[in-house]
Amino acid sequence: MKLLRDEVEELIGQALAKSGITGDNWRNMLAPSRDTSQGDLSLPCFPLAKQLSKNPIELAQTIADEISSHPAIGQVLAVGGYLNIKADMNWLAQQVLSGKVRVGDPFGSLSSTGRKVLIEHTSANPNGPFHVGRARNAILGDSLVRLHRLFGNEVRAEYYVDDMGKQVAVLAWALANLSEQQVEETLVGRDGVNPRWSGKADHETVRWYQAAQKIRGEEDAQAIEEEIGRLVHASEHGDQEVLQQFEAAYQPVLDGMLTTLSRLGIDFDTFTKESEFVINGDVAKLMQRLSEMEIYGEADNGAGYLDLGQRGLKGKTEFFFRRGDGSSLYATRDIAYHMWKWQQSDELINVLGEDHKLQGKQVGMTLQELGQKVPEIMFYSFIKLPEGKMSTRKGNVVFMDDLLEEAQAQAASVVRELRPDYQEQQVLEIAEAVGVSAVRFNIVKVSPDKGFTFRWEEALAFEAGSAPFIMYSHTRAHSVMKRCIEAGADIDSILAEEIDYSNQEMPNGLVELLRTIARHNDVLGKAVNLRKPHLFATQLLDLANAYNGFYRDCHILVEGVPNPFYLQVSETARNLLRTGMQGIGIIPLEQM
RNA sequence: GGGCGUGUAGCAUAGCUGGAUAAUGCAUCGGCCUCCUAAGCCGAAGACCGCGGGUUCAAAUCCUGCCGCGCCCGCCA
Repeated sequence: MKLLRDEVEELIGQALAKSGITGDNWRNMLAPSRDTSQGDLSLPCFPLAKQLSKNPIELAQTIADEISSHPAIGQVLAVGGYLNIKADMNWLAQQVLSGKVRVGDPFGSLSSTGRKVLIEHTSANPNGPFHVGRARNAILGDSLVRLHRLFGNEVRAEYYVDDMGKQVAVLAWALANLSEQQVEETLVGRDGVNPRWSGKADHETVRWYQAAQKIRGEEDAQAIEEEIGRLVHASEHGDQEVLQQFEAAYQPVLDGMLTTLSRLGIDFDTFTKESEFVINGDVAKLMQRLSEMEIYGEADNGAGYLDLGQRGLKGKTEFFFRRGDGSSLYATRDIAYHMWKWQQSDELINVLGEDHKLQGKQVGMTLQELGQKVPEIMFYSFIKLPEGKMSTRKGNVVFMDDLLEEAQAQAASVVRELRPDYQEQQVLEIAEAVGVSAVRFNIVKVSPDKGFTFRWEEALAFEAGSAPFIMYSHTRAHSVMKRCIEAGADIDSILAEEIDYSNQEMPNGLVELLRTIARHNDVLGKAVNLRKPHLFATQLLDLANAYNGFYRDCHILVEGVPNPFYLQVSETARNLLRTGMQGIGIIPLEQM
């Protein structure tokens, strides 16, 4: 709890100095208490006692006695070698209500921290609809974007469009050479396009891609392979005509994919095409520089690599950046892209699947060789299905479009049951918000480096521990405020009212809510700086839970008259809930 | 085979820059709607924190060895 820490750290330092403690090491040991019944901040005195050859239990007591009274401190206790400091709740309430807890803006583009951050995420190959696995990138990435903005950083969200190379070439070839009939014949026996998505280009066009992949795997595909190879080669040498053909093939697919993301509330500030760096010559210049390095090596056919083993890379040490025919590789272009990105922003973050770990290492080390900074990377593990790995090829996938439909339908049936008086239009709007929020939250709440098994029943569970639980607390807060207005209260003047904190009842639910609010921005900072959005998801769950406890213990509106203190607390919590929810893509409803 | 990651109640997870009685949800069992929306609240039960060693006053957390799972080890993207 930084609020309290800032207030009492010097006091503790003075008490420690009196006891003979030198140095600052204790500052790292001063940490939030594990349990709020013990306190808000705790200092384990064991190493300090050792330094002084004293008994830790006695030392803790000595320090506790030394700490002079301070308005922020409610209680200081020495327990079994720990120094426990509890905030004074009236002081804390005063802090919380006097604007010491910053309410950020997850859509803000102006920086209050002065940090400029470029976050590249998703960047999926535009060859087919998002399945739940690919969408983890987009959901984590977009949450990180929003949280950075909420924190006060100036963020640019960027999609790197893979507009060249084999995957797009296969798609372009298929569209140029296969008729609809051929595609259907090739894919006979497989599920067709869900009629719900007919006309959506990512769902339609992916069949051409799938058919081409199948045909390529068959025997007499030599000529086709050569033709695709020619296209790949041409694109990698910046052949404008071929690149235009590629773009015509992938753009509608990409648009379809972006429609899905947009339903999830995900959008981008900029799109940068991979081919740009081939066309403008950056890649050629880069390859020239790399081939002049002392760790440069060359294969018999002229292919170029860096021996990163000489820089400490373990495992496969040769990093190839140029083919025998002189063309660049994906990773080479990625390096050129990063050099460009470093001209755009002070901080770079990439969101990548765990399959890119080696590549990320190679790109990072090469950037270092070039005297460039290394980007931060948020790696995430894959989402699998109970039946195993997700694979478009095997038809073992859950499309995000289907999940969102299903989630909305499920939410709608819950709303209809719980709120029989709602109009159908209203039901559908609530259901859409609940569905999208639940889908996002289920992915955000899990640590990125943890594998994740997608289960329908979990994705569609709307109880405690899920997004609707948080949404529900928010609607409660909103509803209370609305009731106060309906009762004729002048909210603005109540919110501006000076509270006499010395004379307030402090039930448990209120105390816990104040503490949770006091921690809010500490957690946000941690989630942002460690790239762990799930920590903030947990905080929102805590906040919603604490709000429910407060709502239980503190009646805000009693006989038509609002309690000004409680209403101020409620409004602070509501605002933090609202912006916090938006920070991870949960939609704050006023009614549900 | 090598590299990286992961293993926590029946299930799904949090905690991992070392600190006290390991936290939350689902499922199970019990209680709460004449009172601001019960998608809620209160309570019970449930854990050799994968296994073995080590470091430490203190280990789920750090080191090490095994075991299980995932990803990577194209002149693919």
